[in-house]
Amino acid sequence: MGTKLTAKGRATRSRIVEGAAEVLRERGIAAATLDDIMARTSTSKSQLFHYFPTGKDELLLAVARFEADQVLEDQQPYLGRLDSWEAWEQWRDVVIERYEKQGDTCPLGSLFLQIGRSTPGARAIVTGMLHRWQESLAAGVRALQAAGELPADLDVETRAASLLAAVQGGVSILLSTGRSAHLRAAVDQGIADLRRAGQAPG
Amino acid sequence: MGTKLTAKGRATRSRIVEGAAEVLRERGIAAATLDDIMARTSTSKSQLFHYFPTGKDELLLAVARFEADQVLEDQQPYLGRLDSWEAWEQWRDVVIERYEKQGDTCPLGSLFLQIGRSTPGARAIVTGMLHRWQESLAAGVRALQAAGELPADLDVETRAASLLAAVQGGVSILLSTGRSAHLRAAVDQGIADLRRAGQAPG
DNA sequence: CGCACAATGGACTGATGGGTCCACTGTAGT
DNA sequence: ACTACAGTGGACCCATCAGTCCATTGTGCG
Repeated sequence: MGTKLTAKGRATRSRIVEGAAEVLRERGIAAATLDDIMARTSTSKSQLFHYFPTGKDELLLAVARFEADQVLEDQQPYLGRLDSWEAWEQWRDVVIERYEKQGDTCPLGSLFLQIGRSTPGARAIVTGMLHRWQESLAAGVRALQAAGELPADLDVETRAASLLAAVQGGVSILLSTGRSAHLRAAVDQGIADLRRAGQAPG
Repeated sequence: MGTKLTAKGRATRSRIVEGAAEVLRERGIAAATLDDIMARTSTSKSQLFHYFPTGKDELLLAVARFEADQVLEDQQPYLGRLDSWEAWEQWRDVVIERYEKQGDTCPLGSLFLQIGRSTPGARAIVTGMLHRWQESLAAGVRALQAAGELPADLDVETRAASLLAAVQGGVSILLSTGRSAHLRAAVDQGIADLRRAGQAPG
């Protein structure tokens, strides 16, 4: 990591990561080979090992980082500003659209299944992303509390956690079945129940 | 499939499937090899290809079927009789216990990620299991309606779908992080919101 | 201009692992 | 008991693919 990279080097490195991400999405983690990545990114094997000396796992880890950042970025600006019911609905739309477009490829899921529990870094990436995601949702709930839309004694963390789980579950089922009905149902129901919590205290 | 199997043959075949399931859970799908399975089940390569002529994918498919059945079986008898709030709570306990015990290994998820969209049969297995699961949940909600615990105009399918997504999401996060907090939060919240729907109509 | 080192090309290797083949043994049915 | 075929053992083959090595080209810098 401490290796010096020139401007050209940095460009090549990110070209590799982004190209690898594409290949992984298309071919799937199991089928994707270094040669596929070389072909896609117009690089040679020595370049791959120049930028990722440890080999494939290191590259996959870099791709995982890239994809994890992408997940949250794609939900902006709404995820960062959930301070009205309108914002929540718009966030909902973005999430559903994003995952419907993604279809049945799960870059992150398959990635960390491959390197998964074997390496410590992989789990940290996913955990960190989920944590930031949930924090944003929790901030949104708190914003609604501040706006008087939700009671102050609401269990914010549990709500945020179950909303996050709703999205994850919907995506998970989308990946399995190819249909987004569950994602829609889960997110809609989650927001609806949150809304109802503002009307009937409990 | 139409091949004749003697009692001995059937025994060997299921020994292979169950042993393979163990190996896949331990090693993970990516690392598990036919040799691992041979070692675990005390079989030879010719046996593997005798019972699964097409090769590895056919074996993995059989394991997927086995695991899918297991998932639903493990939730019985509660999942089949969700006609009171007590039954729902007991089902909740069983689900959480089951997945906490399973930990961060996801036999089904990884299995169909490997063969996934490539083969048509794989998706059918998961889809079928999810469908039966959701049907049981929907039946439970209807039972509560019949018992007067829930209003008759409740959208049963959406509730069932989002409950299923809640479980899936919780499990998915459990797999990623190793912590079951989200599973608990999502299922508890889901049941709590269902309960509240019985008090404040909407 | 020239040195040091980054960047690149691509042939080669070595091991892994799925799949094949044939020979041998057990067993069910007549 | 014999015969046909299921069941079993294990050596062998071969494609694939991650990883190595060295030679060559490009680039920043004093």
